[in-house]
This record gives sequence, C-alpha cells and structure tokens, in this order.
Amino acid sequence: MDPLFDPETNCVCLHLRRLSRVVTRRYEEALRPLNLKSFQFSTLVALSSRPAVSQTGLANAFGMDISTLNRNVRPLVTRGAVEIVAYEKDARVRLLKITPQGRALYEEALPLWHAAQEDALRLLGPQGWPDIKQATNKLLDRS
Amino acid sequence: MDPLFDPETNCVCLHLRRLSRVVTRRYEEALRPLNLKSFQFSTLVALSSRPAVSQTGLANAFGMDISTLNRNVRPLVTRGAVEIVAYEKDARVRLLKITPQGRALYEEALPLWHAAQEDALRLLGPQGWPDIKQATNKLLDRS
DNA sequence: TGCCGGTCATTGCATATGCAATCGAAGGCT
DNA sequence: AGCCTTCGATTGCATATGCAATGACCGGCA
Repeated sequence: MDPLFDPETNCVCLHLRRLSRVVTRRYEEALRPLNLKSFQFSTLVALSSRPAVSQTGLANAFGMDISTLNRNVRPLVTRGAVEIVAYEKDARVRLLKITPQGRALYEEALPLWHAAQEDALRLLGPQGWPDIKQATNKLLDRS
Repeated sequence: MDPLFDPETNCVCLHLRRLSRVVTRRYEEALRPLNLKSFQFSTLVALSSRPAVSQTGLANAFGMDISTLNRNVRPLVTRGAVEIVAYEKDARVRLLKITPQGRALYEEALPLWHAAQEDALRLLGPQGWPDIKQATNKLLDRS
C-alpha cells in the first residue's frame, strides 16, 4: 500500500491536530499570567491594526465557524478588551473593536507571546516553520 | 523587526490552529455518514492493531491530556465500538479494547477516510505533507 | 506492616469547535 | 410596495481541550 494512505502513520488530520495541541499548550502556558487564551491573543492582534471588523470577516480570517467565533469573543467583551458596535450601513452587522484596555492588554501580552513563539520556532527547527507556513498558504489559497 | 516575530503574519500557534480546523472539517465531513468524529476514527485506527492500550498510553500517543482522552472515548464505548477492561496487573489501569463492532466500523470508515486523506494531500500540494510531517516529527522528538 | 510519594482515572470548570435551526435585516425582482 | 432569497448573528446540541483537584491504587522504604 502507498504509505501515504496508511492511517496508522500518515493521517494528515491526526498529525495536524496533535501538532496543534502540543504547540497551543505552550502558547497558553506563556499567556496564562494574563489569563489570556491563544484565540483571545490572536483576536487582539487582528483588531489592533484595524478600525473595526465584522464577526464574519474575523471568522473567515481564522478559518473558523462564525458561531465559534461569536462565542469565543465573549470573554474578551466581558473583560472590556473588545467592544461590539453597530454598523450604520447594515443593521445586521455587529462590528468588533478593540478598546484602550484591550490595547493595553495586547501590549502586556506581546513579550509573553514572543517567548512562546521563540520556543515554538526552536522546537520546530530552522526549516520547520517555513515548511509549515508554505503548506498552510498553499492550502488556504485553494480552499 | 524580525518578520518571524511579527504576530500579525507569523504566529505559529494561529497558523497551526487554523490549518488544523480547515483540514479537520474535511475529515469530519467525509466521516459524517458513519456518525464518526475524526478523533474517534483515530482511536479505532490505534486500537485496531493493538491488543489493548491504557488511556494514558493513548493520550500520550495523541499528545492530549488524559482527561480529554477519557471523555472523548466515551461515545465510542456507548456505541459499543470500544470496551473498557480491567488490567489484572494494576487495578488503577482501565484498558481500551476495540470490539468486533468497532472493527466493522473501522472497515466501513476506511474508504471514507481515504477520500478525505486524498483530498487533504491534494490541497497541501506535493511537498506540503512531507514538510509538515517532518516538522511534526522534529517537534515530537524534542518535546 | 504502615506510611508516603507517585501514578491512573475521573470530575468540575471554563473555553473551543462546528452543524442545524432561527431571527431579523438587506437587496433584488416584479 | 410586496415577496423572496440571501446573509449576519445567535442559540441548542454534541463533542473537544486542558488544568486543578480528587480518589483509588502501586511500590518503595522505614
């Protein structure tokens, strides 16, 4: 059998999920002092450079279901790091906007993220991250 | 700034989680006719070639917390695809064992998995999967 | 033999994930 | 203007994820 189709050793899904778990744990650990989850950090990053984003837009950027995004954002809103504002041109849309507290939180989180990123890059080896990123970009182009 | 440490474009955690979501959705979709989740399929694969495995052992193989594994296995037990048996040499251990129904389910699932795997390999491009697998193996060696 | 540190499994809690269904609003078509 | 399809957001449901704490058990050591 083509080893690429041996589910014991070559399931793309299993490998990616496992890798995602292992790497995620390191980022979560690094961000724990600020009580920030990795998704929440990514959201702050995305919002920090944009005036406001629709939930659908952010869900697409993250490749996740809009219902997941909707719920994941709530802790940030509760915490006052993100606010939900109406969009005057379309009453269906509820825009996400980072608050000053959110910006402050982001600034605090940056060095913690940096340490985790350093750690992850080291673990993946010099070629690991470029390889993964290239594969990611290919897939996202096509899907 | 070193672009490797730009959280907007190069967060390893965000990229891996996104990739994992996108790929997982395709496998879940393929396995849906059998009402099987990707984790459940991976469990059947792992158990199909072994007499019995401890929960801790399987959790390590999947790089996940034992509490997550413990709960994720339950639907398979409820369904009769996996049984939990005592380990005579250590009363703490509760071994997981695939049942004949589990084996039949696995056989049914294989072609569905194969289609998803084909799809994923195509999406990642000819070099994508080897690149990812190599990076994965490096990380798992070191962690 | 009895204690004690370590291990396996389980549960409580909070967040993560996606699908189906729903609600309300937008926009095109007549 | 009225209808109909589409679209953005939200909720119900089931599973996914990990940490902390707990209970049961093992093995070593006094």
